[in-house]
Amino acid sequence: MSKFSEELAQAFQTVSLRPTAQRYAVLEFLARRRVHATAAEIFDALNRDDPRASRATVYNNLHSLAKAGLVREVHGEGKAARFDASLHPHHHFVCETCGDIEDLPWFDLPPGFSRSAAGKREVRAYEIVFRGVCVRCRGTRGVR
Amino acid sequence: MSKFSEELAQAFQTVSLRPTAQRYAVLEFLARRRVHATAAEIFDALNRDDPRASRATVYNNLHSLAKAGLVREVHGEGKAARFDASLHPHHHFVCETCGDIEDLPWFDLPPGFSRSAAGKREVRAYEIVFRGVCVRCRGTRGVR
DNA sequence: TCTAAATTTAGAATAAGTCTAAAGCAAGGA
DNA sequence: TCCTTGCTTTAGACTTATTCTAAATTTAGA
Ligand SMILES: [Mn+2]
Ligand SMILES: [Mn+2]
Ligand SMILES: [Zn+2]
Ligand SMILES: [Zn+2]
Repeated sequence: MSKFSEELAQAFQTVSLRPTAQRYAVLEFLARRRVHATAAEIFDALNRDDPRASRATVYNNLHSLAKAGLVREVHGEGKAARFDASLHPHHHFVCETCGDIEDLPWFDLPPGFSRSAAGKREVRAYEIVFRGVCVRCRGTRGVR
Repeated sequence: MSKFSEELAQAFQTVSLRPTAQRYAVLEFLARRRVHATAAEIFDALNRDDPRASRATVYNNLHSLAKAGLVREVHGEGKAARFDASLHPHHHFVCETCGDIEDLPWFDLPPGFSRSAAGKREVRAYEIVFRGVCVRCRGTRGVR
């Protein structure tokens, strides 16, 4: 068993989610390819060769994984939600030109910022979303 | 003409959008009630008494206003997009319990943070999204 | 091995948002 | 004022994304 699959199995263990074949496939897809895929993209990828998970199951697992904190739901430009393996914290960059979502390294808000900003609310997490033009789109001079 | 409606008219002026009755109604609704409403909620509110704007027009104007920067599209818990008048910059807090979105006062990232985080990307805007439990839901002890 | 709870599934159903084509308006030039 | 042209609005059909349903299967644990 590879180190990678051990890591996934371990992840299921610690959040006490049954490691079914379908659930494993969904998480594996997102963890291997560090993309921000839509449910439809995941469904297609998993079933390209032979049927591995139904559409409902892909959604079910994205939600159970998200609730467990192993997957994160991100909203970019389009209306379909996007998902990424959330094994390590990070911020996001959304390209307003091509719609791509990219990971940015995590950094903490200066201590005190989040507490004072949120008042009496209980902050469990935060994320900074940057918007602009990605490197690829900046290169495409003049094209809009 | 009230100071408020002058302000809206002014806003249309500066972004050179025609101040049609329907477009005005959409922006007025969001600017008066500082909510984060879905397109459906806005449509219902505008047409409660008599027909004021069609569904397509509500969407059309939300998009034209968003492109002009007068309105912002926010994604909370549900799948429907939410909109707010964006006349002043602010951050957001999303309650994971009731789904409500609340405004937080704006504060800048420490200078250098955003530039170094984003690498060669061109950052046009950023927003911090906090998640947790709102004051109202914290009060509801024990209830989940 | 047995049982109860969790999971999967195909397909129907719903919800959110977009598109179309025709009609209505508004700004600016002649 | 009268055009012309480009926005804008509209109803309703349509597409896309996501959820629901109810029956079959699988899983963990006793
Ligand atoms: Mn990510
Ligand atoms: Mn807001
Ligand atoms: Zn791009
Ligand atoms: Zn709440």
